[in-house]
Amino acid sequence: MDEYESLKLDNQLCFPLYAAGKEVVRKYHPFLEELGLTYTQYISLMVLWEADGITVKDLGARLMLDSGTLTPLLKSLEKKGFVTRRRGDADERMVFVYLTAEGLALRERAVEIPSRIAACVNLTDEEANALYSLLKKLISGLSGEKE
Amino acid sequence: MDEYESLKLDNQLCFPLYAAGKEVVRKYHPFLEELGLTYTQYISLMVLWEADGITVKDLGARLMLDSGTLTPLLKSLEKKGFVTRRRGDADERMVFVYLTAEGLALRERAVEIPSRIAACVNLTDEEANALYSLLKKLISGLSGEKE
DNA sequence: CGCGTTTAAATTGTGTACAATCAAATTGAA
DNA sequence: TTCAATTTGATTGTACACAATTTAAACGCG
Repeated sequence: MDEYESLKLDNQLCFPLYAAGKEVVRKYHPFLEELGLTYTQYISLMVLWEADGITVKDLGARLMLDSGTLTPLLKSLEKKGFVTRRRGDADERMVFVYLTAEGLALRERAVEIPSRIAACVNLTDEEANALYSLLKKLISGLSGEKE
Repeated sequence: MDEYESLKLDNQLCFPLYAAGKEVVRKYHPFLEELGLTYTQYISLMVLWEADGITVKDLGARLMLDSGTLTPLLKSLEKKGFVTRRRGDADERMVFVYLTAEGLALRERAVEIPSRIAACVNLTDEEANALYSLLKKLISGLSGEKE
């Protein structure tokens, strides 16, 4: 009888969660390298392809990232020529992010990526759906609670 | 009909995986701060509590981390007085990691953490088990394939 | 034995993440 | 109206992650 049973790595739910998150991001690396993007830059563009002209705050809300991460990331995307940033006129606290023509064009090349990633995932459709639902529920609970 | 349907953030399995991994690690922060540990340091100690005197290579295999991450992390744990590192005598390429008395003692204080984290997870036991199994399967598939 | 290959850590460089803090703009209640 | 509180993004500092390279040691085959 082990009083530290709960501290064994194999008994943790959080470790596979942490590890799976990392491994998935790593899987994207070779595909995204062809586009000159990192994973975080890629998901930022995914949001912009759906909602061009969004503010940094709203982008951060969708990606669950703060300005400490997004500010340098968006400057990097700007330097690569994929986005531009502009302070709001009405409210100068806000910064709006816009796709450039190159940023929009990148979508054509990115459209192949989801299926190439899907080919690496050895789950059935039912399993993938179940995983998706469980993750969504977990995230909503984690971010909702006070402590 | 949207030809870019597959590129929408909400249609991705990988994004909630990435986000959940991050959020879970963040949940640990206030608890681990009391022990003066980061999450990665904590899981490293978890392995050492089970397998004291392990090599950096084996530690990396269990945590899915490489020496680029572990070397500075172990130096930090060494500076805090929780571990020592020693080159192998027989094979000087290897570095063995040992718990100090303080490192071992920290286990007593860490034993509370899993239940405190579990209290933040709004999943039933069945859901948590299902999630665990799906993540394990996903990880084994991701790390096993060539591309 | 000798030397090319492999292995284990360490190092280097880039890019997140995020807590904490800061600065400027805006808001809102007295 | 005015100023304290809030909001937004930027900045600072710390700590991962990991690809790529380097170094040194050990291995293995002729």
